[in-house]
Amino acid sequence: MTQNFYITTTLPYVNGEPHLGFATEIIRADILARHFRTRGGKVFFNTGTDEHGQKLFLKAQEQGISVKELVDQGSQRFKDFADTLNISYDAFVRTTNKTHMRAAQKFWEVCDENGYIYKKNYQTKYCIGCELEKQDSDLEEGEQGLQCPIHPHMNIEIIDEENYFFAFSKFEDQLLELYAKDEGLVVPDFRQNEIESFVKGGLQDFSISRLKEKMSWGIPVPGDDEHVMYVWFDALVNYISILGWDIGQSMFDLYWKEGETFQICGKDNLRQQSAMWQAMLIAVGLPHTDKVYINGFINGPDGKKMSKSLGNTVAVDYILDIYGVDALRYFTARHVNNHEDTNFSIEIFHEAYQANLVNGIGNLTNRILQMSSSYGVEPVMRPESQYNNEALDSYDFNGMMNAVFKLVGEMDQFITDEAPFKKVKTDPEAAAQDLQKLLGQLWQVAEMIKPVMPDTYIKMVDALAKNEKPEEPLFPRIEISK
RNA sequence: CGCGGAGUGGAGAAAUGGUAUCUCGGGAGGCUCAUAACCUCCAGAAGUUGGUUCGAUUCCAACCUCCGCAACCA
Repeated sequence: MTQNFYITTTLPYVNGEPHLGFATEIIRADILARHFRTRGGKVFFNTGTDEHGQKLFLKAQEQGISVKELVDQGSQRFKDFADTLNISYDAFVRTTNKTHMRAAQKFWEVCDENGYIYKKNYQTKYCIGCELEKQDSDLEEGEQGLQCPIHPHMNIEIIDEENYFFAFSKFEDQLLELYAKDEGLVVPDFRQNEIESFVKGGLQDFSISRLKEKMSWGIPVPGDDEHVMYVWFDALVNYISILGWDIGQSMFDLYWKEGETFQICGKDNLRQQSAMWQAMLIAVGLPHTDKVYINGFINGPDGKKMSKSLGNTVAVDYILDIYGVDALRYFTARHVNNHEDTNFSIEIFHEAYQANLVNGIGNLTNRILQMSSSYGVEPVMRPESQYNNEALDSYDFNGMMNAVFKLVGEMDQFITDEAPFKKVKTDPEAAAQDLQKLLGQLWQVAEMIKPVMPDTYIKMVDALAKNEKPEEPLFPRIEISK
């Protein structure tokens, strides 16, 4: 397969700290990007930050800085995060970039020309206490109807305003057709079923603008000075704005039209990515995404949702600090369930690290290279075309890693069974042969883990080339204090 | 009857219409090349109740329990 491959994460909203969930998403995207590059295809890997909307506007006011300053900081934080995780992105889009804003406006115009945007009255609920608009889900049922949980004694005001709407409801049939295609759209299939039944249940048009006088931090609606775009509408366009869709850049044809397009997101984004965004693409006459991959959530050890009070953002820093990037990348590929939720605790992480990286790959590398160097075995060169991670072609991260550790286990067993460390005393020839075989297999391990653990790959290649065990263990043993 | 997901040894996962596999943890032994690592063996499991079947963990039905979502949290 030498097809062009376009891959993108969702854009995290800069109003927050990078957390484990997003780390999972971006690491997995990176693994696939590296995988397809290694396979010889052209890859375009997009990520970035979502930077408009009311929350940011209010937060900047609160902190007494300009919104621009706030989003610059936030965006940088996510970019640093991506760099720390060794993410090989080709583009980092910011939705406040001029090029993106221009594309979003063009997208709006085409949608409008095609008759999918209209204006209508919209009722919002507003809590005077918070001075914020509220969704029904933000409110709770009280004695006098809905009330704000923070200000239960204040009434909720109903505000009428005119907004622009996107005619989502017109795309029901076309979306269902898209899901019904042989190759499907959503991975895994149970998520596809979920979105399908959601769409079958009927779609409601959604609001895509906000009054500028109330909230100015957004992209101006073309031809209407009083409105700015609602963040979602603007943010989704990033997937093609980065390719220069609006100015007819060849990148767009190369990747979006002719390439295989792949989006990865958390399960909370199922609707936005696999229904709303797909409808928007149809509305402007563009090809839909080829695959939308849905991750589960990372939960706390008790299976409950992680919250800020549990400090999972601290956990990411802590993990990187103690265990290193490759360990986190490893965990993401192997121990975070492909599609279901995963319970996380530092103990679970530690166990995985110790058992498989320290005792597994790290120890195996040492024992093989120790023997091969001290017995004077000829180094084995990098084999031709050893790269074969079939499981990754079908986005099976868990399966791919299991294949690696199956091989590692077989190698450990081979050493015990054949005992080259004994043979070397009686039949050095045979011992050398055993080690040649093991070195070849170690190469294979290195090639397999390359997209997942790029730093470790380099260390292993280096050690294999020198035919000496690494000066520092690949994965140092870490004592955990409980 | 709002929608969806999940229930497998102490923990986490996998496969499968016919001896249920792997990792961690527990027990016993082996080895000495290696990071107190590695190998072998042992104990220990299918939420409940029905149905289909020669036979079900697997297919079907009902029920129970847990979890997520219900339109701006990956």
